[in-house]
Amino acid sequence: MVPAPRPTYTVIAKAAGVSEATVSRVLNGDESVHPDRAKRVLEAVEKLGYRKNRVASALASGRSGLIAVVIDDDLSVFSDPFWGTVTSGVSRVLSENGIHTVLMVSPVGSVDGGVAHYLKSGEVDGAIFFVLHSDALVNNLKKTGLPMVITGTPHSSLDIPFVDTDNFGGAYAGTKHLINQGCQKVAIITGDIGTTAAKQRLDGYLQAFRETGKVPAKGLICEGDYSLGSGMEHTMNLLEKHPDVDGIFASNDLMAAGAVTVLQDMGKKVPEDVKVVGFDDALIAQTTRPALTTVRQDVVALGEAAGTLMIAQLNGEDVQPIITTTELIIRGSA
Amino acid sequence: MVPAPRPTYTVIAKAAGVSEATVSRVLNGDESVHPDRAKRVLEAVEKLGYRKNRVASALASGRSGLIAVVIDDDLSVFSDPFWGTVTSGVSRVLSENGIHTVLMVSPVGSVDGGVAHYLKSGEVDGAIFFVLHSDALVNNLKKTGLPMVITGTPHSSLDIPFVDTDNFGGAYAGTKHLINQGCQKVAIITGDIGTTAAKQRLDGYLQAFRETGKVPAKGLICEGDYSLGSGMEHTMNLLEKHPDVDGIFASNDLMAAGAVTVLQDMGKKVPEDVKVVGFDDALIAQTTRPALTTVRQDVVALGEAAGTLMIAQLNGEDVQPIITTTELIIRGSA
DNA sequence: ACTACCCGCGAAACCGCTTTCACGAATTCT
DNA sequence: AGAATTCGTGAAAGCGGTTTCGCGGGTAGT
Repeated sequence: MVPAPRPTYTVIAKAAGVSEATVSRVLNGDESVHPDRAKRVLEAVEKLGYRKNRVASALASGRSGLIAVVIDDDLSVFSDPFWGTVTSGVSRVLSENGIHTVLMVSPVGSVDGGVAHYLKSGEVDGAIFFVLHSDALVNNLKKTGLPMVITGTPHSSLDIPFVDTDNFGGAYAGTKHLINQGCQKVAIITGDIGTTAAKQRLDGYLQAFRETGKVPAKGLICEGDYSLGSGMEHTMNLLEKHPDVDGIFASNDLMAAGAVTVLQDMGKKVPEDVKVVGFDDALIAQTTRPALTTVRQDVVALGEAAGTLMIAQLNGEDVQPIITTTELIIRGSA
Repeated sequence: MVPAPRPTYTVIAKAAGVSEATVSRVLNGDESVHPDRAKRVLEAVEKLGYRKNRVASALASGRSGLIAVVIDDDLSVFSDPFWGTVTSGVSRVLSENGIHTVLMVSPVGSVDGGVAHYLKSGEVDGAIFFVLHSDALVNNLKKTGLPMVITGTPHSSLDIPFVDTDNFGGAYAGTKHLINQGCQKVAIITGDIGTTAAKQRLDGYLQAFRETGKVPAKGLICEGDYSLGSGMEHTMNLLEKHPDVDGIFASNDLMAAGAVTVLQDMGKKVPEDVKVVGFDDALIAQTTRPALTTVRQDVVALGEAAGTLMIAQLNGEDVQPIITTTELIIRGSA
């Protein structure tokens, strides 16, 4: 069956007794049309069930109503619920503004790969990047004037709007909590230190530490990589070289979970002997025993912030980076 | 800075000394153009770095090169890595075929909500549905002739192509494994029984049970809902009413993880006292202690299958549902 | 050799909406 | 009151491809 033929401006214009130009003006919110005629148009639209053809509209106006969400293709993406969650936040905000989200899961490395071409081709009105491994493409694209938003703090200080979790503040709060609970010797297991988030979390930890007047012993800073395994390994090492460690701040819940299991395997009680704080408030934080005390980041909010920033740019507004707040969730591990 | 003006057919045609119509033919693979002229066109395209304007192309041809991925907006989506993974599989396959994925995260219930309108508006060439709670919309859309693919077995037997995991076979294998390991009393915690997947998994469990010649006691079938909490609750109940349960098949890993923690809290050893098998092979299966024995479903493959089915339909081929296989992953819990 | 086809190709219409331009009417200024 | 603006509106020219239609030349049929 052929789809029902949709009415066009021609039909609406005729029905409302105005010109097509006027129909266009009304439908695009041009204030200058006389209210009476505008009303007639709106009625005709309503009656005929008219819906604007976005493709034609895009061709004529040069605005596609599409925003690309670019995810650097990487195996980690496939198992991490993080980006899916962020994307749904983005998608919700954009669609509330009549804009659709086109998804590109693809290696982003090259400055003139497929993604780059697509973005330069003007088929999308803007791009939101996730999981950036390098700033090269973004930097290159900046010249084209394409509105962009980056999730996560960029490596270099491009003046491109970004959204990020308050990594510093969260880590600070988490570490502070350990100290307040009476921990004397607090270690940190960092994330992949190549990421800005991991660095910021380390800084937060250091800051909390500094405020105690002490200097963190070198051996207490363990460079992990966000994986379960690295959480386990570093805890093992820690226990060996600093048996008196009584607090561990892990840069994500996965490593915190690893720390907890190792601690328990080695006969330490959590939280009695060693307290552990994680980061993310991922699902796993609730399934470990004891459940993890952790720094919650609001991932949906992050996505929504990215969407909001994009909309603002499309409206020609000036935008500032958005840092979303974190919240310390106290459970059993600290 | 203004984006570099892109060449159009006019320019290419002039450069190649042919008409615009011929350029179009060459670029759309029309065989009827003389090789020499085609070559001239291709050279001009290459030399000028021409890239077709997809929007204009879409308007003229009625084909947008866009496929919608529709996700019923539901809180569960936000914490479940499942859909994100499927989507990336879809996206990869489609983009290999020059088609982009537009994401719609939105309540799908109504037959004439925003999503329905969008899909009917002809702005996408097809739609792939996830997490369908009802067949109403799809059924309605069928009339429009829009190519569709459903992930997950539909409730009613629409003749719309779908892809699904072999839920029955997977559950059968998981349950069988428990029995083979010597379990005498195997319970199941089902998923939300409103979903076809949960029903199929239950059937697989029943089948394995039946083959032992026994009939599962009523109390051994617990109706869960895929959530961590329901896994915990049902395990608690089970332990109370059937303290001799020695095997639990959970319809997903989250509930299996819940079961394991409760069992351990109640002083049962896993797998010595009670064996547990999950479903999915999600990340969490590796982080529980002991790690979960589980039925792995290849989620990426599922997405790719959905993409493949869509492409086939766009090419006018006949398509059959695709059922992807599962694999029993044996770890510590059973 | 003459008519009937077939084939490759260009001219031009068209897809449905946006936007510029200019015109007549209404308003304001001198 | 006449000139200068301002304002709402329609006609028409695109936006950049796709596709139909028909022409002219070459091949085939009789």
